[in-house]
Amino acid sequence: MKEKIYIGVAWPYANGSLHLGHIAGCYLPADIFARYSRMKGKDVLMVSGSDEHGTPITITADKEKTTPQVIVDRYHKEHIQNMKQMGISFDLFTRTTTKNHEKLVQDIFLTLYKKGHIYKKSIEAFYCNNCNRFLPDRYIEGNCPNCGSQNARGDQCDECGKLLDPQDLLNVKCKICGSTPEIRNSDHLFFALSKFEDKLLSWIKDKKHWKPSVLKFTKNWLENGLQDRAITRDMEWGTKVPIEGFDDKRIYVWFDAVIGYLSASKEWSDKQGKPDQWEKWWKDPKALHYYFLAKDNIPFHTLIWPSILMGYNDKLNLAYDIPANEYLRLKGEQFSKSRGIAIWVPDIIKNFDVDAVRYYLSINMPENKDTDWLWDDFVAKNNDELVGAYGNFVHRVVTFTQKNFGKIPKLSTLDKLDKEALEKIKETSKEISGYLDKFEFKKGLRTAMTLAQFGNFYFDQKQPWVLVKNDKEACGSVLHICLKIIKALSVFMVPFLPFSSDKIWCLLGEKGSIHDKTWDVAFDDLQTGFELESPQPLFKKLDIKDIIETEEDPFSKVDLRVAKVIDVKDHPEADKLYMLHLDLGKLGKRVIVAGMKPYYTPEEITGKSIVVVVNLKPVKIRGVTSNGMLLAAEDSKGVVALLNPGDSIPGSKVVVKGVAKKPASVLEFEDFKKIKLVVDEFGKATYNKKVLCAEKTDVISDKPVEKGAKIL
RNA sequence: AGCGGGGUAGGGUAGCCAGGAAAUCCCGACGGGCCCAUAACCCGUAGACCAAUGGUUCAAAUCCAUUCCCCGCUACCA
Repeated sequence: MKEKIYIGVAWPYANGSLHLGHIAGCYLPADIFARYSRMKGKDVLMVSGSDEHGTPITITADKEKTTPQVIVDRYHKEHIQNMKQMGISFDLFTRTTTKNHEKLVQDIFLTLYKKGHIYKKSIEAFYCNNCNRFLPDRYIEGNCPNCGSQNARGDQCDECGKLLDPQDLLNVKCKICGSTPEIRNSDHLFFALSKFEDKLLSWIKDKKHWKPSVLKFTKNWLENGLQDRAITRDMEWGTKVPIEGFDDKRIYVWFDAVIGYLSASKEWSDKQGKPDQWEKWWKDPKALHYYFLAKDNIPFHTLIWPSILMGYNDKLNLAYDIPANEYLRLKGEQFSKSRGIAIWVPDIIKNFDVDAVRYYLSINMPENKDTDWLWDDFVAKNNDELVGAYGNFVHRVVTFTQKNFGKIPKLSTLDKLDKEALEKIKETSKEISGYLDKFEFKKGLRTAMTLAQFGNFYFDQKQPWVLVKNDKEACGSVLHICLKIIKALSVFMVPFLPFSSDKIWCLLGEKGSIHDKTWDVAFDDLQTGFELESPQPLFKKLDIKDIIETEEDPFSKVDLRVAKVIDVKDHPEADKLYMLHLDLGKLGKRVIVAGMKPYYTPEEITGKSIVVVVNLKPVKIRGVTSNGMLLAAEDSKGVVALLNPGDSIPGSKVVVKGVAKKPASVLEFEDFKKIKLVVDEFGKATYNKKVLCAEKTDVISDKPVEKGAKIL
């Protein structure tokens, strides 16, 4: 019987589009491994689906004045399409809002409850009278009881990484309105994670093959001790709690989502018309389970999900390996849905060949550390490696053969280099297998590319364009060997570049789809005598100029104005902040918050003219809304100086010569940060060496600061 | 400011956990060759005091300490 391999891939949240960070972080590595494993004759079951419950989705729905269902339908549909387009070969990509999933979640929930792994406890939950609701974890902040950090969220402390329950937090505030929520009693259900510590420890013991980062992370958690976690929430969107008295509560999203790994397997079985089929993957101890996810997801897969499974049914298989990846960053900034910094899958698919994208993501995969998506590097690797080395080898060989022979010529006597070439194919196969077995995808792809380079070398050494004139048989033999290399390459590239591999397969006159074949067809004989067609190049060159959108000067988006300080008050909730009341002339009066207290007294500031960013997105700082930001310079010695626009009229513009003004209606702080302003040697404020001009005078620093002092 | 991840040839990387003679690979640059191929391909050359300083050691890119810089997250940054 075929070896069974189960591949679970982290469930994308149905609250936004997929970006390349998702693809590079888990879907592509999972797919590479799945395609490879299938070709190695394994019986692969790879599942995932949209994670559709949880508070953020209800918030999006509120914002759009629609229902959560509408939101998740939209993104689930998009996810399915994107996965297909990216060639991620799921056996099933489902969702957490199916009946099947609900049934299993409730069954697991009830079973754990009956076994005593879930227990009821009345807890004091935070209720915000102002917002009129129980506050979800992420909308509470306070001090971490473990490390004392002030920035702990309700569910996790980002400082020490500890998982928290909201009621553990000290000095709590509602993150939505900033008011102090009141404590109300509420019954909730808890999962007894702490009871699984010993079992987890012994389970982890033989996991020496795990990536060091995954193992270390997991061990750290276990050493700190696991805490029972509340797994119900006060909300209406989610899986219903199958226990009396919890009608107004729902099962917490993380508990619900991981169960998808099992429910999806069952759904797949049902769809095969063999409802027990899933057991072959889940109950046969020889079936190995792999989970692909990014680093933020590790504890859920190494601790929580295994505990649920252990508690539910100890016959079910636990993870064999969890090769978690790091992050892919865009120009050094992490891909992030919430901040809108991303390359979205729907966009990239429109503009580029999927295999080109897969090539760059694979060769640049964040296996052991964060890597960057760099557009010019993408273009370079596409043009010089994918097109230049691999694509060109295929193209030059097939074109040459087609022109001179019309069909695949036969092999004749072999010399030393010929034998070396045939041997090289076998070596490459072994080497790639060795890497892919260890999830070293970058090295695997690099090895395949080395074979393409060898092919070019071989072709060049043999000079078939000379041979064709004086020894046609020898020439045919050389081409035959080149085509064998190409055939092998098409197989070795399947995990990485599935679309082009299939094209080559077709090109060589092979029957059926390469995706139904096994790895060893790489060594099979060619269809000698097959009539070749004149091929189209496999990959296209890219031009960086087509990609880089003519970016506007970031300075043009900012709206800088002269403001007169009318009044300065201490911020009621902060030590270092002032609230400045400003006169902006025609633009009226407004209040901004500024951290000037350590540097200026209220008397010093009152009456001054300063420079203010007026179109910055308003933000609450310690509960007070700031409608803008003043500009001040700070040098390397920590001297801070306001900017002085002379005696210009309040509300008048501050500009730089040569930069047209197209202020954004609302400027994101991210965009503002891109504008690098410094003080020059004359104490003048400059942008790109151009002086900032107020109505009558240049803008200068209010007191002496070093040359090069940064303005923020 | 706190926490995390980094700093290796022009760019991107491997090696670092388990220290050892000439530091990996890809691209680019330069020189040459070839002319079959998407101005592609092949061969060769140059290019790194492995961020800095100090320490441990017979021996350090690799271990320890301190500093500087970059990136990310977080924040009484705005």
